[in-house]
Amino acid sequence: MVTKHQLDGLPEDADLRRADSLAREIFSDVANKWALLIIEALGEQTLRFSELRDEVDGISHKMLTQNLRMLERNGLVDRQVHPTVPPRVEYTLTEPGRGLRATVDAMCGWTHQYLGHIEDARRTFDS
Amino acid sequence: MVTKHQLDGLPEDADLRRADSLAREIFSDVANKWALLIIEALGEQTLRFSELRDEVDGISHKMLTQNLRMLERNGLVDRQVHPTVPPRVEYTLTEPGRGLRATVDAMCGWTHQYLGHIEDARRTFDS
DNA sequence: CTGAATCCGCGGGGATACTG
DNA sequence: CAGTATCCCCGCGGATTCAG
Repeated sequence: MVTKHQLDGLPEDADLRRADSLAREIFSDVANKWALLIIEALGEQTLRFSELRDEVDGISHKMLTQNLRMLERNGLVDRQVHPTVPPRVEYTLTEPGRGLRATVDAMCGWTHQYLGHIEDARRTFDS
Repeated sequence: MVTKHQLDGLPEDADLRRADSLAREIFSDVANKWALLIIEALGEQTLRFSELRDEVDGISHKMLTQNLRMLERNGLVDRQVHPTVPPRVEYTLTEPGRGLRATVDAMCGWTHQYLGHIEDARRTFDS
């Protein structure tokens, strides 16, 4: 007879695979246009919901809340609610969030660095 | 009467806005799960279509071709066709592609660095 | 102002079959 | 093996409405 452990590998292996699937999950959450644009928009400032919507252009009300919830859940943004009327809610990057922002910055830098290359490549390809 | 230039701003401004919209377009192309996973999988190696499909787990035939076309169009991957039978097609990162890869690496590093933080944040949030 | 909920259309994306 | 084309469905995501 074959035990579950023999089929699945040692516990440490199982942990590794669990970590990997978690990493993948986080990656899937974060590696999407809107999430990254929100991170980038937040930068060092703390912004209100409506300011954020103005900042990230083209984003809909729904996508903004949805992504903000996701980012909050993962502990990348801090959500500060001021119990006033009308309500005032401010979003700020947490330390992990700022860490991610650094990589997004790099990506933006990359984009601008290769704008020319890419534009040329496209023209060539499209003919 | 108002000229087009007066409405749109000076030519230099127009150029800037064009560059921005292009940058945004590129960002939207590239800032998606599959594209980034492909970039990461390619790394320094050159891989065949089928190897790539095995490497990037969960990706479908269709998504793989679709994203590869897009990456090729933007000049991020080089597509080498060997006219043999059966055909053999190899993909390699170009220099701009490797540049992007560096930032994706950073993002993966970030993911693993904060795995614990995030897992905790999720548990807290989900209760 | 922020946010949840509902409705709904369109397109992302999977499965399959077919070419070279 | 690599790539394209077709079908089809589910869910993303926009618009709108209601609540606090």
